[in-house]
Amino acid sequence: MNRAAHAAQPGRPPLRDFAHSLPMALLRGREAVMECFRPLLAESGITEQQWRVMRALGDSGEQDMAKLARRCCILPPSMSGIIRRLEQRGHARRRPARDDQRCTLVSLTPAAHRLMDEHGRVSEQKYKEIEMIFGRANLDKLYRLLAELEVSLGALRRRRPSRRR
Amino acid sequence: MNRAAHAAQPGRPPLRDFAHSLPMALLRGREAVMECFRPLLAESGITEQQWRVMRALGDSGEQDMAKLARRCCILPPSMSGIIRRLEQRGHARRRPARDDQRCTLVSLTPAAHRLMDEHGRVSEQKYKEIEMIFGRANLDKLYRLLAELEVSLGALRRRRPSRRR
DNA sequence: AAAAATTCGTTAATATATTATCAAATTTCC
DNA sequence: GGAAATTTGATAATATATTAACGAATTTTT
Repeated sequence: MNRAAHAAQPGRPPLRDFAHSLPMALLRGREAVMECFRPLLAESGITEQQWRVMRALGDSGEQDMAKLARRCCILPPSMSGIIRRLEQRGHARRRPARDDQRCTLVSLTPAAHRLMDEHGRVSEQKYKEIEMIFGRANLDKLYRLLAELEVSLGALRRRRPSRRR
Repeated sequence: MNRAAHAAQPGRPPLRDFAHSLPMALLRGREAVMECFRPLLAESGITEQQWRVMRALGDSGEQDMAKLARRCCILPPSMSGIIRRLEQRGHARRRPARDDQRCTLVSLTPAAHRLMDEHGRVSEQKYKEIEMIFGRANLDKLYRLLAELEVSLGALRRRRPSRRR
């Protein structure tokens, strides 16, 4: 019983295999990658999301909550708590923007930069292993396809009545 | 300030761009896909994980918690709650396996099958739109690369001392 | 300028993720 | 046959996800 467990209607095409669900395929791929990195994150004492936020802040410097949330694929309510905990651990600071008092600007502390230097080193080391076994060419193809997927689906979504960004 | 916000050490290669983080690229790709499906899930009144579990059960029929969790990329403690809530809504059943009293076998109810028929229809419709704009060939390439990535990383992880499965 | 609409970050409530721990059932080893 | 190690699903505690709602600041409209 490896396909549809219940009978498919004759006139209608059945639901695709679970293995060929696009969200599932992307999730499994990401899980495979994260299983490589999670031990390193645990060793550094930071969560996956905390590292994601630190990466975004390290990459582009101080930025407001909304932009940070969009770039990290984290919703504002979640980001609120993540930044609060990063702040408690002395890894982040927040201050109101002076031109728009609604905006909260977030930045990394020196301690956070030091932690990023250390964790970044072992992380890059792991990347080399991944590139070694998966192949540089495959990796480039994957990045390209994922980027194109985003563009395609972005265009798809922008057609129907929906608020963008 | 679009690359490293803080100075990179001279002797050490800097951390890669945030945009070229593999976990991030996979997450963004998946988010782009999910933004297409989330409105449909909300319309059907089911969560992403609940649908994932129903898909796995519909695909292969009754199975135990552990196998279900592995296939869905959901950890056992989360699965516990998800099945409990599916059960409360009359979409799942559980019963102990008679050969191994530790195992809990989970299966779908007729109501769940009906819901899957309905939601599967609109979901497949959305898939057609995605294939239309992203291209069948690109989709196939992406599936293949993701599968190969899983195989590669699986091999990478099986080398070091670590308990598998 | 004042009302209305919008934006930004947060809180609340519920669902899920993650790690540690645990009780019960099973298997392995002696 | 029985103690020890393992497996299975669950619970607890904390972190994050998701949707709704809310207050404050800002922008738009009138």
